[in-house]
Amino acid sequence: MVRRFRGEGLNKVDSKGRVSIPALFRRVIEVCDPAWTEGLHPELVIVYGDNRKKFLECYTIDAIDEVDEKINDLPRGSIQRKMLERLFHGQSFPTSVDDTGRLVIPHRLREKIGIKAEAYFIASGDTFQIWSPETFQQDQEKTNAWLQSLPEDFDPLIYLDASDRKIDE
Amino acid sequence: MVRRFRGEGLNKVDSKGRVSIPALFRRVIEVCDPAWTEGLHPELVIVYGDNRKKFLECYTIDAIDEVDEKINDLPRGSIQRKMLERLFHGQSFPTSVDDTGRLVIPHRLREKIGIKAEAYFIASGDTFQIWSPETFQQDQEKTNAWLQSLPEDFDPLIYLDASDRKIDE
DNA sequence: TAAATTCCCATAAAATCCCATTTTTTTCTT
DNA sequence: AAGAAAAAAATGGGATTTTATGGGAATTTA
Repeated sequence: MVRRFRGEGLNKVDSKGRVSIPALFRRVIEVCDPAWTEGLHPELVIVYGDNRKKFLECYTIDAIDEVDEKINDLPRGSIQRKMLERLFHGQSFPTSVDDTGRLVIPHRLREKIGIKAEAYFIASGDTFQIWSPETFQQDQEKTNAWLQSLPEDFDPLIYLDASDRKIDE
Repeated sequence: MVRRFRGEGLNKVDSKGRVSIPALFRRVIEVCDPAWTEGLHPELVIVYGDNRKKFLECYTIDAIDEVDEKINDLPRGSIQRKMLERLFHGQSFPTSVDDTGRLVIPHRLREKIGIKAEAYFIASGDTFQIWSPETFQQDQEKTNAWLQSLPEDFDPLIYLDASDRKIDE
């Protein structure tokens, strides 16, 4: 019974890099931190190392623990393991939600994804993403263009059924 | 419930070889030293003997104890045991974090991995590595090139699911 | 005794904490 | 259903603490 993120939001980033996390997201972050209890600051992990991605990916403790476990199952010394360790253990930033519901995004990470005065949040299953609003807008236009290219009556839900054809699980 | 390292950092190395350990790493070093308590200097072990590696690998006391135990389980006189003893008992350097959060990297070790004015730290599970920034950069470019060679939307996490198909466990 | 190492203190920058105000959302009342 | 009251969320600013870093004195080592 994994709580998942849902929704989106646009909040201001102040000069110290502080930004409010959408309240709905906070509830999920809290529930998915095994150590959290009323009054504590729920923790989360920001992963930023994949240079192809123009956003920060935020993992709950439960979600990142699951990733860590799987990395541990990979053979020591394999290139895959090395790469994933770099990405998830090295190029990541553990942090927590303060008592006003905010997060501090370090200067370096703001630079990386081009965040200035505002940050755009969007849910993505068991993680959520933080974008510069402008960058997201551009990305969204690509998605729109793609949707336009489909037949008038095409239903994207059709893709869901494709998952039935997976051989395992 | 072993605390693990997460994150990365770039700090200055002064003429005495002193360098600050990223604060987040210090918390882990402290917790993983059974003898440590507020006010003491937490200990750790730097392993440097593997000449194929261009970085120093830093173990917490808990982590090195675990390695030692495993070495102890190997048959006395075996070549494997001899090799591991050389590496982890001989070619390693026990040290501690001073009260300003710094570590002294001996001249010889700085030479070995090419550290001059700055040292780059990166987490790697239950150890962390210290690199010369330039050397790491070169290594990282290989990883980046590899990532770039993948399809636009390829998710490295796909490798994690590969572990589901392992025959054992 | 010269060089290296350790200890001690100082400071600027960055991160964190604390509190106050504004804005938005929800609830209550008529 | 409208408006008032209450609660929750978002935001702003100052004070405090932590970090990173530099330098000198004392101590040890070769």
